[in-house]
Amino acid sequence: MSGPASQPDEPRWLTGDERRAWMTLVGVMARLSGALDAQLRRDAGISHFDYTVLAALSEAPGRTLRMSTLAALAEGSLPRLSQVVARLEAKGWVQRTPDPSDGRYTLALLTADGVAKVVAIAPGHVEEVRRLVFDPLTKAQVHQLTAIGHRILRTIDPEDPCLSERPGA
Amino acid sequence: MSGPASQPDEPRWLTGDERRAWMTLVGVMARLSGALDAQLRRDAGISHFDYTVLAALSEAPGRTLRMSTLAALAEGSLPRLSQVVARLEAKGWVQRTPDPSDGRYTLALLTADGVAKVVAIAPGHVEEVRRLVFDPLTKAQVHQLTAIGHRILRTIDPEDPCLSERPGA
DNA sequence: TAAGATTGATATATCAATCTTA
DNA sequence: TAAGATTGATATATCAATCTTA
Repeated sequence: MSGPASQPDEPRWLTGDERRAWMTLVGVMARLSGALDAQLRRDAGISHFDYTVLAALSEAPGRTLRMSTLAALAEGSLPRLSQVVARLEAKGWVQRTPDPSDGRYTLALLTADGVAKVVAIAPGHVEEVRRLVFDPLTKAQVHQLTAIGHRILRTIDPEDPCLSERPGA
Repeated sequence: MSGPASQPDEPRWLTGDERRAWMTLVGVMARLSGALDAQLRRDAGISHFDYTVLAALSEAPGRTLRMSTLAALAEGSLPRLSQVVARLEAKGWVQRTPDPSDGRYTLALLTADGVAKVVAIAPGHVEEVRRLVFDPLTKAQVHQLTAIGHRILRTIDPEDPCLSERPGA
C-alpha cells in the first residue's frame, strides 16, 4: 500500500471503464427517452409520460388508482401528475373523483375512451420498445439490465414500486 | 410448431422478463436523470444538460467545439443547444464566435470563468454519479451496462459519438 | 441551393405556495 | 396539524419558421 490514504472529502474520480459506462448511460437516457417520446407524439399526439400514466391506469384493478399511487408508478411528482391528469381529463380519457373512503385522496379512473386510446396506441409503442431495446439485446443482457437497474433504483429510492414487483427479488 | 404463423403486423408482446426489464429501465431513466438534475440545480444552479455542455467543452482541445459537434456530444438538438448556450454565454461561462474557416459554423469556447465553474462543481457531481451508479454495481455490471447501452444506442443512431470513443468496440 | 445556426411561439416541467379533508 | 392534491409563476423543451454563409 503506497501513496497517501484517501481523505473523505477528496474527490474520487472515475476509472476509464466507469467513464465509458457513464457516457453511454447518459447517452441512452437522452436518446432513448427522446426516441420514445417522438414515436408517441408522432403516432398518438401524447408524451411518454402521458402514456405511462394511461398504461398504469389500464392495468390497475378497476382501472382506478389514487393520484399519489399513480405518481409513484409513473415515476413522477404529484404536481406534475396533477397537471398531466388535468390535460388527460380534458381529453376525456381520465376522470377524477374524491376517494369516498377518505376525501383527502383523489381517485383517477381510465374512461372507456381512455381504454380505447391505450388499445389503439399500445401495439405501436410496444413495437418501438422492442425494436430499440429488446431486439438488440440477448436474453442474458435483459436479465443483466434488470439487475443493474434494480441496484441503481434501490440506491435512489428503496421504496420504488419497480423494486417490489416480485417479492423475493 | 403449433398455432398460426405470426403475421407481420400482429403485435409482438413483451415477455415477463422483458416487461420487468422495461419497467426498470423507464424507472431508471426518470429517477436517475431527476436525481442528477436535482443535485446540480441545488449545488450549482444549473441543469444536467448545462453540465454536460460545460463538461464537453472543458475536455475539448482548446476548450472549443463547433455548436453542431457539441450538440452531438451532449446528445441534444441544435435548437436546444442554441438556447442553452445563449444562457451560458449570458452567465459568462461560454463565448461564441463564427468559425474563421467557414462562417456557417459557430465555435463555442469555454471561458476562464467557465473552467472555474466546472472545476468547482465537477467533484460534487462525480461523487453523486459514483454514489448512485457505480458504488452499487460490480465491475462486471459496469462492463455489462456499457455493452447493453452501446447496443441500444447503435440501434437508435449508429453515428452516436458514444459509440466511437474506442475504435474497435 | 444546402448546411449550420438561431429565433419565436407553444407546450410542458418545476417549485413554492395554497387549498382541502381528516 | 398533517397528508394529499392542486394552482400559479417561472424556467425550459420542442418544433417550425427564419436567417446567414458558402
